[in-house]
Amino acid sequence: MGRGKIVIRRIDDSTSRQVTFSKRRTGLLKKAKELAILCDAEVGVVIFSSTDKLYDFASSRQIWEKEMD
Amino acid sequence: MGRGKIVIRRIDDSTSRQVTFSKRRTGLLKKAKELAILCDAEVGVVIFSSTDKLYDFASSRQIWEKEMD
DNA sequence: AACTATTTATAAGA
DNA sequence: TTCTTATAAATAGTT
Repeated sequence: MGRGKIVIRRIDDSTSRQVTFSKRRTGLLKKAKELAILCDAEVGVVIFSSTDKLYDFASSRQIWEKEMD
Repeated sequence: MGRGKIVIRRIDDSTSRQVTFSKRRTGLLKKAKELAILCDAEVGVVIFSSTDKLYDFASSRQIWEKEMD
């Protein structure tokens, strides 16, 4: 979805990879939230950047907490 | 992204909700995989339908296994 | 960080 | 319910 079609393989250029990561990470988390709301589903997403920075989304903590007693 | 614009709120009609769930679930998992490949990131997604059926994606089991010893 | 041309996802419809 | 298609949305390349 852009000026040109791309092949899904690791982006070699570090700067481009970081820019794409930022854009697509935002998009993925947005879509996760939309799926949860629209379809009344439980959705969890965890993303670690290549530098191990964490980004996540959970539609409900209940997913995890229900395993505890 | 379709014939009409929609508002992000729970879809009341059960049949429509199921159809949308199927389409968007597929889309979300595809984008999770693409993000992992393009940006060399670790990505995990878990989705429970409203009937508790599980769908998931993980770019690497290492995410979880590295917590074990 | 903004902008758009273009691709991609998908809401409706068949 | 699988396939089609018009349109919304995401985003690749650019500035």
